[in-house]
Amino acid sequence: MPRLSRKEREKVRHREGILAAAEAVFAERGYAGATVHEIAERAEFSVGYLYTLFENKEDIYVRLVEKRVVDFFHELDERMQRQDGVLDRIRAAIRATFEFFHHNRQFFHIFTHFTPESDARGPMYMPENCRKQYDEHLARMTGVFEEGIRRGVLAEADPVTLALCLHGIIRSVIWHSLYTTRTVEPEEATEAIESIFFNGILAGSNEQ
Amino acid sequence: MPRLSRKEREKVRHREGILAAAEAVFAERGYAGATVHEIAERAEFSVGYLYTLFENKEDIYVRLVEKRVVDFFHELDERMQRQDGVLDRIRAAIRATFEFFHHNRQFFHIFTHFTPESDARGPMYMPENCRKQYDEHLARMTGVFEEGIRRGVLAEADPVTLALCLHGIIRSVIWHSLYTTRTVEPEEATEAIESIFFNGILAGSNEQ
Amino acid sequence: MPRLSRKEREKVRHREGILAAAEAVFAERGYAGATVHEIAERAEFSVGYLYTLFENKEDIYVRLVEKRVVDFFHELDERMQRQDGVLDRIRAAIRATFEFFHHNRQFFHIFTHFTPESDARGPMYMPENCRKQYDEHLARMTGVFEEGIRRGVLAEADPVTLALCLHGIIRSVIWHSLYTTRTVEPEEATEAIESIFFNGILAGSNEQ
Amino acid sequence: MPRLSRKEREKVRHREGILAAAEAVFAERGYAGATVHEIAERAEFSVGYLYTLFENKEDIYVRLVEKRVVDFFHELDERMQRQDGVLDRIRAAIRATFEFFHHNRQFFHIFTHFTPESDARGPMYMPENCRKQYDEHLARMTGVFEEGIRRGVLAEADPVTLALCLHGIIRSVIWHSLYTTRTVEPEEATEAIESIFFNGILAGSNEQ
DNA sequence: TATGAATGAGGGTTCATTCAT
DNA sequence: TATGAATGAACCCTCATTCAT
Repeated sequence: MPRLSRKEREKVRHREGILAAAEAVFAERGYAGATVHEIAERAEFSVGYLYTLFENKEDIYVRLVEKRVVDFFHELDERMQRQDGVLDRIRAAIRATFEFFHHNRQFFHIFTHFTPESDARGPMYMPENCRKQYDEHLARMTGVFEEGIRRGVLAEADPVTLALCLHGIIRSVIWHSLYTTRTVEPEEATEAIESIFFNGILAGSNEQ
Repeated sequence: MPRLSRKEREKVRHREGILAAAEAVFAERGYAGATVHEIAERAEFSVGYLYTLFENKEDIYVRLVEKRVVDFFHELDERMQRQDGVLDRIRAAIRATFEFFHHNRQFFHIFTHFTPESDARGPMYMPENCRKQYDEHLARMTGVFEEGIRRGVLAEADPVTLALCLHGIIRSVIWHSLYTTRTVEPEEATEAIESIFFNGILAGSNEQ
Repeated sequence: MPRLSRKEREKVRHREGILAAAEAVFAERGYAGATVHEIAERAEFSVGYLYTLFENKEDIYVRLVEKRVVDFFHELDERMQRQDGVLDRIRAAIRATFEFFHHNRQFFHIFTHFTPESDARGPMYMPENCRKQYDEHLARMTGVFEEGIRRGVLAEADPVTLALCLHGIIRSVIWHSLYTTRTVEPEEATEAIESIFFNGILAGSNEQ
Repeated sequence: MPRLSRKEREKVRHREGILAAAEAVFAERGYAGATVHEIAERAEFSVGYLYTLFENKEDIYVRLVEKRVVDFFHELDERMQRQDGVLDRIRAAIRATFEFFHHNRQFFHIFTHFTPESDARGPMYMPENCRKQYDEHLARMTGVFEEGIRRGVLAEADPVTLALCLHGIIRSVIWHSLYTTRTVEPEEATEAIESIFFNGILAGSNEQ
C-alpha cells in the first residue's frame, strides 16, 4: 500500500469532494443537463481546478460512475461469498443492496436510470467499462440461480429471468423511495421482498 | 365530438408527426440532450413551424409524455376492467403492459427512466400532470391487491409493496429487452412473470 | 455561371462582410489573438450566425487567406502573361503587387507575415493549400528568371535567389508602408524598385 | 560596473534561461498563442518563479525582444564602424546579419515577423522601445547610403528606399531559410546578395 | 401556413496570474 | 528562493427561440 504525501492525500480528498458534488448534479439534471459550473460551485472549487483533476466533464462522469459501480458490486459480491446456501446468498444480495442504497442514496438516482444506448450519449449513459461490470454481476447472479435450480432448492425457471426479476423488484422499491423521498429500512425491505420473491403472492403459499 | 375542418385535421397530423420524432430524439438523448433542430429535422418540418404548434421545447416534451402516459394507463385500465377476478386482472395488467411495449418500444426508453425530481428538470423528468396519472394508476393497482388480500386470494402483505414489485419485475424485463435490443413476446413474458410473481421461486411452491 | 437566388446572393454578401471583418481582426491580433466575438462585432452579425456560414474560427481564417491569396496570385499571373519580354514580366509583377496592395492594404498585414511552420499553428500560419499556391508562384517566378538568364538578358545567378530578392524588396517597401502608415504610389514604387533591382546601386551602372 | 553577488548572478542566469525558453515558444506560437506554462516548462522552472523574475507574460516578451534587438543592432553597428568605405560597411552589415542569424536562428522567427501595430497587441508586436531601436538603426543605414551617394560611390536614389531594399533582400533570404528549414552559409549568402544589390540583375552590368 | 436566417445567452474549456507553503 | 495548487475571466462554440418573408 503506497504511502501518500500530504499533498497527494489532499488531492484525493478534493477529487472525492468533486465527485460527490458531481453525483448530486448528475443525479438531478442528467448527464447533458449537468453543468461543470454547478459541480464546481457545489464542490466549492473553481471551474479551473476541476480541469486539473479531471480531463473534462465526461471524465468526471465516468470516474464517478465507475467508482460507485465498482464499490457497489464489490460489496455485493463479498457479502454473497460469505454465505453458504443459495437462499442465504440471495438474501444477502437483497440486504446488501438496500444497505448500500441507504448510504449512497444519491447515486441511485444515476444507477437506477442507467440507459445503455451504445451509440448515442443517452441521458444517464452507462460508460463502457461499467457495462462490463454490470454484465459480470448479472452473470454471477444468474449463476446463483442456476445452482439453486440444479440443487432442487429453486423451482425450474429461466435463471436470467429470475435474476432480472429480483433486480427489478429491488429497483422498484428503491425507485419508489426516491420518488416519495421516504427512507427505506434495509431490514424491513429485505424481509418484505424476500417473502414475496421466495413464496409468491398467492395465499397459502407463504408457509416456507 | 367536434367536427374538425381539413386544416385542423392536418394540424393534428403534423403535431403527431412531430411528437413521434420527438419521442425518438428524447429517447436517445434525454431531455437536456435533445435539440429542437433534430426533432424538426426528423419530423421533416422547419424549426419555426414547431414553434407555431408548441410553445417551446418543454411543451413538446410535456405533451408527448402526457399523451403516451394517458394512452398507456387508459389501455391498462380498460383491459383490467374487463376481467372479473383479481388474478385475472393482474394477468391482464401484465399482458397489456407487454403489448403496449411491443407497439411503443420507443416510448419505454422515456417511461422506464422517468425521474421524478420535482424541483430540478431531471434527465427524463416526469411532468407534473403525469405524476398525477401515475399516482392514480398506482392507487388502482394497490386497490386490486387489497381486494385480493381481503378476499383471501392473496397472502397478507403490504399492497403498495406488491404493486411496486409487480411494476418492478415488468420494468426490469422491459429494460433488459431495451438493453439487449431483443424483442420480447408478450405472451411468453406474461407467463414467465406470472408464474414467478404468483408462486415465488422456491421449489415445491409452484403447483398453483 | 450559376444564377443565384436572392437568398444565396445575400449569403455570399454576408460571407464577404464577415471575411472583411475577419481580415481586419486577424491583421491586428494574429490568428491566436483574434476572437470570434470581435469578428462578429465588426461584421455586425451575431456570433452564432458566423457559425452557420463557417465551420469554426480556423475555417474563417483559412477561407479568408485562401481567397485573397488565390486572387492575388491569379492577378499577378495574368498581368505577367500579358507581357512578352522577361523584363516586362518582372516589371508587371512589381506593379501588380503594388496595385493589389493598394486595394488590399489590410490583407498584407497577414500576407507579409505568413509564418510557414508546418507543425505548430504559428502566429499567422499559412494554411496548407496556400502554401501550395505560394510554392507554385515562386516556381513560376523562378522560371521567368531562368528564362532571362538563358536568353542572356539577365546576368548569371541562382534564379531562386533572384526571385526571393525581388519578393523581399517588394515586401520590405510594403512593410515600411504599413509600419509608417503611409500610402505608396504603385507607379513610383515600381520605378524605384525596378531601377535598383535591374541596375544595382553602384554609381555608373544605372545607364540601362 | 557593479559586482554581483552569487545570488544575483544566479538570478541573471535564470532570467536568461527563461528568455531562451520564451524565445522558442513565442517563435513557434506567436505572442497570443504562447502560454506561460509552456515557457516555464521548457525553462524547467515553475510558473510562480517566472512571476518573481518578470512582471507578467508581456514583460517576458518585451524583455526578450529588447535584449535580442539591442544585441543585434549593437553587433551590427560595431561591425560597420570597423570598416572605412561605404561599400565595405554595407558588406559588413550583410555579413553581420547572416552571422547573427546563424547563431540566433530562433529569434528571427520573431524578428522577421515583427508587426508594428501601435494600438493593438499584434501577433508579433514590436515593443515600444524596440521600435526606437529599429528607427535609429534604419536612420544609421540611411546615413551610410546618403554618404555613398554624396561621395559618388552610389547612384542617385532615395537612401531610405535603398536601406529598405537591402533589409528586404536579406530578410527574404532568411525567411526562405526558415521556411525551408535549411541553413544558410553567411559567407555565400553575403556574396550572392552583395552581387545582386550592387550590380543589379541585368546582364553586362555585373563586372564591378 | 411554413420557412430558416439570425440572435445571444450560456455551456465546456483554457490560461494568465496569485499566494500559501 | 522556488513551487504548483487554485482561481476566474474570457475564450470558442451550441442551441432554444424569434421574426421577416
